[in-house]
Amino acid sequence: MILGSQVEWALHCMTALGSLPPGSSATAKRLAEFHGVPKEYLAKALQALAAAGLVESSTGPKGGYSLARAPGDISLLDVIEAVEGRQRTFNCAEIRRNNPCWPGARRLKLPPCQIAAVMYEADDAWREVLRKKRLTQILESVRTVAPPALMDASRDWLLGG
Amino acid sequence: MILGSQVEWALHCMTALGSLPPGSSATAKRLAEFHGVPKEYLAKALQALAAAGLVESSTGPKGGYSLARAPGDISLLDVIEAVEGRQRTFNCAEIRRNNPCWPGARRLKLPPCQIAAVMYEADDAWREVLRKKRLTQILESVRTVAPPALMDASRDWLLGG
DNA sequence: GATCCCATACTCGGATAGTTGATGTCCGAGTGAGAGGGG
DNA sequence: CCCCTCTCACTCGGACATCAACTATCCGAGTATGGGATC
Repeated sequence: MILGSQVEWALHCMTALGSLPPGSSATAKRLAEFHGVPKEYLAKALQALAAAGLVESSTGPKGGYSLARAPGDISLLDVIEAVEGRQRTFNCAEIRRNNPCWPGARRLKLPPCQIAAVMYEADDAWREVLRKKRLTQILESVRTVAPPALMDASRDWLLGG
Repeated sequence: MILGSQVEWALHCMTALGSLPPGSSATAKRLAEFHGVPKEYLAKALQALAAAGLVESSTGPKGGYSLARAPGDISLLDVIEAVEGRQRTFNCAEIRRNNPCWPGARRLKLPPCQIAAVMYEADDAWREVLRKKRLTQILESVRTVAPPALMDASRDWLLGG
């Protein structure tokens, strides 16, 4: 069970977009070259982010992607779910109903599966951490570890330098 | 990112094995039919559990699988890691090093990636829940929701009835 | 009746195909920008 | 000098190959059992 590369790319792109001046945008091509990933495939992740209402896209020259909401209103879980989907990390197939000692269990209403319950609990813990982390926090912590000169240079490069 | 069916099967098999009388064992064939899953494929999960030292296998007639440790010494994380591997759910590819504004970043030593740090934090929360849950707790909660008659019948069926 | 031996059937274990989803690439529709001509 | 129009290049969006991992299946090596023959 490993998250796809698209999740990592999407998170880095959201961070990059959050570092841009308000009102400006960066193209998929720029974002792809900036991160060293295939442009057309990254576009798929950006489309997913746009479909989820996290970024806005504008076409034509000087077009590109920009954040659709304030960084404080975007959680990491929003980004991940936009790319990977909203289903749980554990899918209970209810195999306990196949118990041969229990004919008719397929149709009965049963108490919740205790194994699935624990897996859901772990899944919720994972989601809770990501739900509480907002893009603002990422932007702040990045600013504390990255040299300001690099931040400025990257911002200008993304805008079309 | 979804856990494979093998994880579910392994967890149910561990629960079944934990319900057996000490010293007894159940064969892969029985476990597969009991859960309604393909026998040969379930065997792969059982082999992984054996390789991780969670179950012991004995060959020949009257052979089969049995728990290698006390249920109190087995956490759900042990079972999941035995089947799915021990790598994290998030793999940081360090794409920040591809930043064109930062030549030579590939070889420099950098402060930790803040995005990866959050993902690791969420991963740790997920693992922590599963690490604290022991097989004993599953067995107890199953006993509280399943009819005792069904438990006895299932145990006898698994042993070879 | 007890002991030793052997054939047997059952077990696990690793090696082998098939299928779904993730990954990577391509081309077309749409659009805003900017140049050029006219008023 | 200002405004309108048209062309164009650039953008996103969806459709098309490629690859790996999960899923599913098969057959062979090894072994404890149980019966039978022997002492």
